[in-house]
Amino acid sequence: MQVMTALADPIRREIVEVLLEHPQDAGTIAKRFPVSRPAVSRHLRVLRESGIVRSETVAQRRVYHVETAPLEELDDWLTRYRQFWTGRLNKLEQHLEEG
Amino acid sequence: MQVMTALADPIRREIVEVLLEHPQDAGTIAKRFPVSRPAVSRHLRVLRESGIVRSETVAQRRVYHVETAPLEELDDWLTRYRQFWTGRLNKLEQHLEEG
DNA sequence: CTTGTGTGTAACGTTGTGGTTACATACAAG
DNA sequence: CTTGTATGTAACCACAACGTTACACACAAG
Repeated sequence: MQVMTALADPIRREIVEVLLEHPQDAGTIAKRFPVSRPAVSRHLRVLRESGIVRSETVAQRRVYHVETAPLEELDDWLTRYRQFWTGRLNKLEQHLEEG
Repeated sequence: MQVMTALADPIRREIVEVLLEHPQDAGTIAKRFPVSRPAVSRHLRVLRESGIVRSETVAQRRVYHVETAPLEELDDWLTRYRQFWTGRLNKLEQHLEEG
């Protein structure tokens, strides 16, 4: 479950959150964070290698977007144990009704 | 989200899986893994400090069990973005019906 | 062509993480 | 008491992780 390792870092989690809103290029992403652009570039690499994000090259820009399959994998891991905690099912039911 | 960091390690994930089946003491847990007992002891400490597990002392033994609240927190993080991937709702519906 | 922009990689240093062995502590049992 | 068992902690080492600066490369634009 490489997804967990990738999402362990708070910056990478934020990047994913940002990209879920809408895809954007590496430079735009980098500006949001208080670390250097190369640092962000490497975070993107980690996310890329774990399959969480993918990039489309347009001119010089690399536009990143989230690939949801790995997130589903994480979700599945949790699903295996959801039965062990109470209240969860109600919450999910609620979520289903809202959605 | 300290839970992610704690669950990033594969051994710690396995420990959680094992403890979800049923609580058991540190020694029994340690025997399952190919690392030294003190190593497992430190993994348990990390899980303890992140709130994922808790231990009850009985005689010399420390019986560990899973505290599901932190797992719910992780689940909530995913819930915020579940809308972004398709098919998920159906899966959850199925899970609800089964449970 | 030459220049500017966007992006990734290399090299390097520091800190964090996980493993091991040796040791300290707590309780049970003889 | 003294001994054995269960467990956590300390000290130490090796390696991975993350940050920075310097550099290389690709494409757009003049």
